[in-house]
Amino acid sequence: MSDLTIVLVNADAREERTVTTGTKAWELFTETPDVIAARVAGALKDLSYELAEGDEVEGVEISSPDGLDILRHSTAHVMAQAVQQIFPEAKLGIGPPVTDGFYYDFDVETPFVPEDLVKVESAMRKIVKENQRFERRPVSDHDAISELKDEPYKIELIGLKGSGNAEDAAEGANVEVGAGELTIYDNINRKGEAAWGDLCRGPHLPTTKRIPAFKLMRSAAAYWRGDEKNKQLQRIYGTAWPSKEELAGYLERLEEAERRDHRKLGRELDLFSFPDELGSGLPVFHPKGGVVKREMEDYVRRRHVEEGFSYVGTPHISKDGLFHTSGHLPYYADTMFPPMELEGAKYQLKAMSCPMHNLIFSSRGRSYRELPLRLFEFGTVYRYEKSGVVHGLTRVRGLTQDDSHSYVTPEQAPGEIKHLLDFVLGVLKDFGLDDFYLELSTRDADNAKFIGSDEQWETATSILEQVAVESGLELVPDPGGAAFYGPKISVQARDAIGRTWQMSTIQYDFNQPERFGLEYQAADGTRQQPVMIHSAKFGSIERFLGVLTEHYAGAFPPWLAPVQVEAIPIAERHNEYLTEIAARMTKQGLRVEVDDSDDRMQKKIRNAQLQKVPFMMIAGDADIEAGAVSFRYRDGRQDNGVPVDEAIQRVLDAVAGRVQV
RNA sequence: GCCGCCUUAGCUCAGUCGGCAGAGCGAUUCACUCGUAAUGAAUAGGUCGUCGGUUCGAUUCCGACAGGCGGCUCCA
Repeated sequence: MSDLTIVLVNADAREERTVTTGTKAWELFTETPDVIAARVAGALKDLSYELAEGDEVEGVEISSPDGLDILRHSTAHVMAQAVQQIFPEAKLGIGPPVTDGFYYDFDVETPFVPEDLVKVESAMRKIVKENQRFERRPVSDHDAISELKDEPYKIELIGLKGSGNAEDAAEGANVEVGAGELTIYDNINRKGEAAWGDLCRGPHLPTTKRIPAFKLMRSAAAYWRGDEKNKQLQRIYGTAWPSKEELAGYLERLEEAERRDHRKLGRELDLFSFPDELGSGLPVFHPKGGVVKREMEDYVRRRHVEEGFSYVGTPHISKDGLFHTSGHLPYYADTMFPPMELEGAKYQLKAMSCPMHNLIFSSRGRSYRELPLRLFEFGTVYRYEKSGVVHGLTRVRGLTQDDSHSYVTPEQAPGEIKHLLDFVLGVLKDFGLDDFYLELSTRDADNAKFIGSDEQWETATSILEQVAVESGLELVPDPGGAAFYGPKISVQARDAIGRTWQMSTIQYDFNQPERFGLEYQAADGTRQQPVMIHSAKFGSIERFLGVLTEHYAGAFPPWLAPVQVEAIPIAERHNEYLTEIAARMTKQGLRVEVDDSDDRMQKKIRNAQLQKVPFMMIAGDADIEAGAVSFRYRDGRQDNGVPVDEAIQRVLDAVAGRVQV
């Protein structure tokens, strides 16, 4: 038997090894049980891969990003095997790994019910326990088609691969067929028989027993190949982790997200509600939510003015011609509320404010000396969101945008975009969001919805890109994500538990100025077309409030808190003392309540705690004697015997500094 | 919009295998006045989402609609 020379690559070392011909990759990693696959010359391989002369081999640990994908994809296979055991008529769709888990789509007569998931999960545990081996087997397209004759979806994918479209076929399709030769993975049971097999590019875990922890999460319908014209398949989502502890940690994170759900907190903290009488997606803000909303509005209005914007106002409704001029109607007719016919004209609820701002621009002749001309308003817009997508405050049918538009000369555009980006980042930071990245949404040249010339798009995109790069923030491309009239930068913010939300956007628009015939007179007396830059700091105020609620888990910093100070007397005889202090605080603009109910003080503390009030201001005999109050904070911290003047100042400072306490 | 599930008191939820419903919290009233997360008692509160069907009888079974939840598609 001859020898081979291979190179074992580690994170920090390269080690040459001599092995005999026929050595499998797993033999290199017998000392490292966390290695579940190998990377050979950059390509992921099963541990059963037979080494070849000159191979550079690196172990892939189960906890690495690739390792997790392999774990989750292998678990998806086990799930599909279990499903077909229980529902032999189920046809296989696609089963890729996704963030934190995996799914597999099935075509079944009757949708899965929760009890089915319990059955599938227990069948999976049996398969895992049985330690079935994942065995790779290359097949020709022809053989695969005949072997998979009962799997119409797999055959469709093979056909797409033949036409070179496999990668685009659907999200996750590449895990099935990949680009090169087809392979089938057989699950070999204890008796050495193939218990199940699936078309798959691999690689996989060596055996099912290497799945340390998994759980099925939910089932739902999903369109085949992500296209709503296609049939819906039944999708089962699951999660899989390298250890039971990590699975528990994941489930704990889900629970934490549930505790922060703004819909739940909105009810508990009496911030807002969605009365059925109004219709889906139409929120009302209660007094406490109204405080937060108004603080946000006051803040961002003041900031806009400081940044050179003029506050304007426009109606909620307009004749439809305006939206034809802007170009919105042809694209968004089905998401605008249908028109009302009055006096021979069709009126539409507005779904965006920009066309109306254009009318303000063109209301009189404009000079280059006026540019940049910056208009801003809180524009309440109405969008007929499809019933299945309405979601709390984050997806509503009536929303208020802090809509602003900068009209600039083409030369001013880069500077204005930079100005706007600095502005929005400053706004987000003031709201306690300080972990960002940017996304650059560009057009898809093949999609006819994008209007304007190639050259215009190129100019606009490169200006945005340049500013984004100069910001030094991480920049993620989002091809095809642009608005129909121009590319955009969006700021993605990570919240307190690491979730990302699309917040502010900046869009470069060369189309609307042209469609509206906007012009200004340049220094040389010629008439020129301005560039319009759309920017939204909050985007939607409603949505931003929802995101903030989740970010802070309802425990708003004092400047936003509906009630900043809850005064709690130890006994009834202390009411008057606190009422006087509260009056002084109110006079200085603070939001203070005195809990003069006949609850016991312990109960009052509990109530204030549940309402997440930042300052509990407590006073009893000892405090009164010292001319002081005692603070209790939301985390249980106490600060006793604070002199009254200092106490008031302390709250004022926290509010003014927009700090969290 | 599509698929599935759900809708009982202000909130969270029991319950009725078809015979006009219950708890805790909350609210109101009374008593208690207490030093850092729930004092006690009493009272009020529901045409069981809406409309239709089956039935002697429907909150319960069936259907439609509305609203919600989880996904998919969509998101200017």
